[in-house]
Amino acid sequence: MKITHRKTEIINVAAKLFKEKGYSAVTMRDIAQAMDIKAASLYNHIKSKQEILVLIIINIAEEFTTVMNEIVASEISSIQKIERVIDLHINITLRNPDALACLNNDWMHLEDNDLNYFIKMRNDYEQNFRNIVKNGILNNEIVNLNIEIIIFSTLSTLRTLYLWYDKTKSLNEKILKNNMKKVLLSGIV
Amino acid sequence: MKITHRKTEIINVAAKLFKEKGYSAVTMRDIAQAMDIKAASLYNHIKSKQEILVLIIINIAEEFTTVMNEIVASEISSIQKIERVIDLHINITLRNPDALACLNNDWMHLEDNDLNYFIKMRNDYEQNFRNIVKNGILNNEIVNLNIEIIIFSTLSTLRTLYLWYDKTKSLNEKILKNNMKKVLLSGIV
DNA sequence: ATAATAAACTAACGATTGTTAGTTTAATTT
DNA sequence: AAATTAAACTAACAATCGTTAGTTTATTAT
Repeated sequence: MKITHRKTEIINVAAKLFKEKGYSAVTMRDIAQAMDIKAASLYNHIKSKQEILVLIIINIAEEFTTVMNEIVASEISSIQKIERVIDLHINITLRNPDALACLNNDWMHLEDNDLNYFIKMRNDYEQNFRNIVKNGILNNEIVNLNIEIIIFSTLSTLRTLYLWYDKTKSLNEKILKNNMKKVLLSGIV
Repeated sequence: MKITHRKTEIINVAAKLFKEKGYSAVTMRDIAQAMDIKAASLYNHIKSKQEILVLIIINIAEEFTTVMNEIVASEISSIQKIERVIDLHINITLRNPDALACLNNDWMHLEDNDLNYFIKMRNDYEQNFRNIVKNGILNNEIVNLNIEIIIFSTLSTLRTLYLWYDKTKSLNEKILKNNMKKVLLSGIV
C-alpha cells in the first residue's frame, strides 16, 4: 500500500499519542479524535492499529541499522566511530523524537515477523557497537573497564535522549553534539 | 488496608508482568493466570488494578526521595554525593528491578493525587541532583560543561539500569558499583 | 456534464476489559 | 464442636475495544 499524505499524518499523530501513553493505552478513537475525524475513517488509510506501530518503528530501526553498517565499514578510529554513533542518535532524536519514544517503549507490541525482525536488528546493532568498543580497548583508545558497562551506559543515554529533547531546544545542534561527546567519552570530573 | 502476604505476591507478580508488556497491556486475567487463580479472586486482596500500580510505584519513589534527602543533607564532597546517588540506584535496581521498570514506564498511568505526588517527587529529585552538580561545578570538582547534559546523561544511565540487570549477574555488587562510578565520572577514553 | 476517486460518515459487530455479587471451600480460632 | 475468617470460586454486568459494512459528500479527471 502506498503511503499517502493523509497516512503520514495518521502515523505522526499516533506516534505523538503513543509517546505520551504507550501503544496499548491509545485507542483508535483517541487517534481519530486528535485528527478531528471518526475512528472508522482511519481505515480508509491504514490497515490496522498494528500497521501504524510497524510503520513507526521499523522505519526508524532500519535507519539505525543502515547508518551503523556504514560506520562499522568506515576506516576511522574507534573513538571516531563512537562519535559517529553519537551523531546518529542525536540526528534521529532531533528529527523524530516521537517515533523514537515509540521504538523504545512499544517495540514489544510488534507481532510475528515484525517482532523478530526488530529484535534481530537491535541485537545486531548492539553487537556492532560492542565490537567497536572491544577494538577500542584492544588498541588502547578506550579504557579497560567492564565492556558491558561501557556499552550500556553509553547506549542508555543515547537511547533516552528523546525524554530530554525539550531542554535541548535552547542549545543548537552542534553544541549539543560536542557536549554530549565530551560527557560520554571523557566523563564529568 | 493491611498489606498481607498474598497481597505482596500479587504486587510482585503484577510488577513482573507490567515490566514485560506495560500496565495497559496487562489484564487482571493475566495477573490471575500467573498466580493460578481466577481474576475475581484478586479482589479479595486488592481494591483495583490501579491500586496495584500505586503500591508498586509510590513505595519505590518514596525510597528514592528519602535517601536523596539524606545525601543532600550530608556533609561530603559533590563527587561523593554523586557516588552515593549511583549506589542508591544500583541498590534499588538489584533488589527490585521489576518495580523500577514499572516506575519508569508506567508512572503516567497513575491518577489524580498519586500522579501529582509522583511528579512532585520526581521533580524534587532532579532538582536536588541538579544542585549537587551545580555546586560541584562551582568548586571545580566537576567539569564546566552544560549542566543539563551532565544531569541527563548520568540519570538516564542509572534509571535504565534495570534493562541491563541480567548481564550484571556475573558481576558482584561491589565491582558493578566501582565500574559504574568510573565510567560515569571519568568517561571511557 | 459525467464518471471516478478520496475521504469522510453512521451503525453496529463480537471480543475483551475491569469489576461486582453471591457462593463455596478450607483453615483457624473460640 | 461451633464459629469465624481467608481465599478461592461461578456468573455476569456495563463499558470499551478494534474493526467491518454500507453510505454520503466533496474533489478531481475525463
